[in-house]
Amino acid sequence: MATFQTLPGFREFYPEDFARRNHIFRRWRHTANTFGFSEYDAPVLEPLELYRAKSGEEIEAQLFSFTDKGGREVALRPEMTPTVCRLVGARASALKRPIKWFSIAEFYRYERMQKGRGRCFSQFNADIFGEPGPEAEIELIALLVQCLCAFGLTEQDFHVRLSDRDLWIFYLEALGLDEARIRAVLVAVDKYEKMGDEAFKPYAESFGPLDGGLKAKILSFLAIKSLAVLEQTVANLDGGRLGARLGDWKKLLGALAAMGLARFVEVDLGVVRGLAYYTGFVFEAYDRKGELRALAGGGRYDDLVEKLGGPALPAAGFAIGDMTFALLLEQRGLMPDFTQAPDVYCVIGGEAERLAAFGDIQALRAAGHRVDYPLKDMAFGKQFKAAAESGAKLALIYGSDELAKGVVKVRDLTQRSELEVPRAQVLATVRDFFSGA
RNA sequence: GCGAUCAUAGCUCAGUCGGUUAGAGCACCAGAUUGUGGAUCUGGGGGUCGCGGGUUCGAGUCCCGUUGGUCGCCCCA
Repeated sequence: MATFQTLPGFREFYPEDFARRNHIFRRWRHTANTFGFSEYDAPVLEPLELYRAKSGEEIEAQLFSFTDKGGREVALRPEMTPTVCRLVGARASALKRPIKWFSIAEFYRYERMQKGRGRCFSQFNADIFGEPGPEAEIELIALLVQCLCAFGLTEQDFHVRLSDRDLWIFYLEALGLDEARIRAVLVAVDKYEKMGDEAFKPYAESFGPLDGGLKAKILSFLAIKSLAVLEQTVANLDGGRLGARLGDWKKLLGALAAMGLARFVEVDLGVVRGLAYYTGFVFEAYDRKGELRALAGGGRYDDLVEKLGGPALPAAGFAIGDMTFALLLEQRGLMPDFTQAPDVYCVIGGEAERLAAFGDIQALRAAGHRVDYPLKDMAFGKQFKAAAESGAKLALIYGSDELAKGVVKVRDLTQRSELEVPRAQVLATVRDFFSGA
């Protein structure tokens, strides 16, 4: 057993693992680019205060934080949102609108590990700044769906549950609740799916038992799963704000339907996301079977940029975590096998032949072909075995017979056929082979 | 922070009632094999049985502790 172990909850990426992670990152990045989002990155280490300001003192227990040699309190970033708010806030007036940004980065949280959760993980983050209307959510939810579909997942595999904190607040106000009670009810709603009636206990402790009729209304609102029922429910209440808000819902759902994405999106007011900073639409992506933790989550946070010292700037965004996502891909058999094969494997007779081969190897590699060869002299039989095992399509044979004739033998390892080509034409022959000529 | 469970080779695991020098398959390396294929055969390297203590003539095996993995609770930005 090695003396030194990986720190608890951290991950190592051996080449097979790294290939899988690269595959995921590559497709996320490509998808974000097709949606016109620009990639950014920022420091892994940030002032601890940035997270205190966003989430409060209690957050510190969940952070990898310490005091640096300059006496600064710092923390490894546990999320991207505060950072991107700072970046955008600092240059808000100079950035061309709409501001559509994404990042793929690693984060650290000091937590106990579970399935789909570790102390270090990666997230794809996408955010839109400066757009107050549902047009931002349209882009974000479409991007979220495509980021999952890009791997072959379908509406059989996942869904996006869409809810709205504004709607909840307007509705609860219409029912006559004050701000403190509304906050407590939202906490209960957030936990209701998991805990059932128990979820209302903290509310009862602060404000006394919730009136029976009121509770019934809240529970039926929570259970709403369609726009039609939603419209029906709020029809007779507080016409102004609720009505206008429903207009935003229609615009959002209409746009997603026009994109052909309606089958992925479900109205589900049971989702409110506990985070206090969300201000409007909120959404979460889950696997259909409900076996895994959330694949992605996001929503609108119109007050956060200003709260962190920037200008007032509306914003919305979401993040996809890599751990649960990779679990889902593997469960569905959608994680490809990544064996990295060279295009060309060189079979080399001896020292003199090796020097000749080196010239071609260098030229082929410079031309973009993946070329490998045995580092040390080996029997021909072994080299052919190695060539076959490597997965290369072509073998180039540099033997004494060939060199005497000024040729190289080119063997098609798939067809098991070979031909001799003059040494000067090796590069052209390989190029033509791989260009399909 | 709490609970359950597990820990023997790089991986998957066996290891009898506590008894001699801890095994197998896969993987890796080499040979058979000095010019043609993923095979086969032979051999090899690789272990502080997670770590520490205890019981015992004797511990991979039993007991206590500890570290770590996995899963769940709290939390989940």
